[in-house]
Amino acid sequence: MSCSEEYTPQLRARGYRMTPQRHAILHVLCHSGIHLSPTQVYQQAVKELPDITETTVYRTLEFLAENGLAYPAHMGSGHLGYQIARNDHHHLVCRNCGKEMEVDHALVKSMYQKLESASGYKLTDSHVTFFGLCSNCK
Amino acid sequence: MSCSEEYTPQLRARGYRMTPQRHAILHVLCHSGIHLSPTQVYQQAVKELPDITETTVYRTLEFLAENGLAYPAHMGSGHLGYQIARNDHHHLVCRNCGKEMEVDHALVKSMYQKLESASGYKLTDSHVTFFGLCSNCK
DNA sequence: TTCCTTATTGCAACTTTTTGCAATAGTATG
DNA sequence: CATACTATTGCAAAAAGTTGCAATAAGGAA
Repeated sequence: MSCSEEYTPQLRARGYRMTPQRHAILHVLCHSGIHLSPTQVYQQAVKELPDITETTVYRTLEFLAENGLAYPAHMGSGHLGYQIARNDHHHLVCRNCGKEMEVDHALVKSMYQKLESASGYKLTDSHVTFFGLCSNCK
Repeated sequence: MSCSEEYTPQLRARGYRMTPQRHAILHVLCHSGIHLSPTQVYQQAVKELPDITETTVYRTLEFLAENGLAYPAHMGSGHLGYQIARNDHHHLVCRNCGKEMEVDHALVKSMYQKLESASGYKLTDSHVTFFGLCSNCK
């Protein structure tokens, strides 16, 4: 259940600490497959840990993203949502109805390689949001 | 020079209006190839049109994006920047130094087709930001 | 030109996100 | 167990972005 436990060693290994706040936030992310906005995370987390602040939620989400424990993803509005990091995948979201689906990284991999050789960049983020129209809306 | 003039008919054709505010904002975008944040746009635009407000800048940028006259793009922070819409291209930005380069849509096109047939979605946005490490930083 | 319709703007209040700094609390060491 | 080091948090204030609504003004019609 408490899937956040498994992250403790990952943090410790890098010199970071597992705190009640990080625990609560990881817990929230783990138990919600989908992307959550910082405000949504806060609203969930505050139930477990009444003293947590919005500031901490913002900072922790950014921290988790930097350390690869959470994926940040662009939501329609241009704001960021966060999701626990599991398998490499991307998102397709419908501009019309908002319907979201995951796409395996395998589909995108060859294009990444093409981009890398054309540009000289090394592509690090395998969690991109593409926008379009879903089968119902198009 | 006044490249914003050419957009008047595009707006009119859709029942929208060309106003001094839109004129100023388009002017700012035209004369800056790169992405600008709403605040940057405001700071430029206010020089030409001292009465313009931040509210209007935010709303206008969103309006221009919806109507295809400007491309919104995710900047490193996750915030949106805007750029005048010209050729279809994508962006590669370096997570380390922030260096940005444009990538022609042609490189991405076949992957778009693959995604479309795999998902049933029709991909509408041809202005995606990919993150990685540039040749110097990697 | 004048009038009319309604797209657009500005204002003000509000929500969301960020930042600096002092206080707190994990973790390691003696 | 006590101490020191510093990662992390909370607070308060600032900055950035959003929303509702009344006032304004662009463009078409008379």
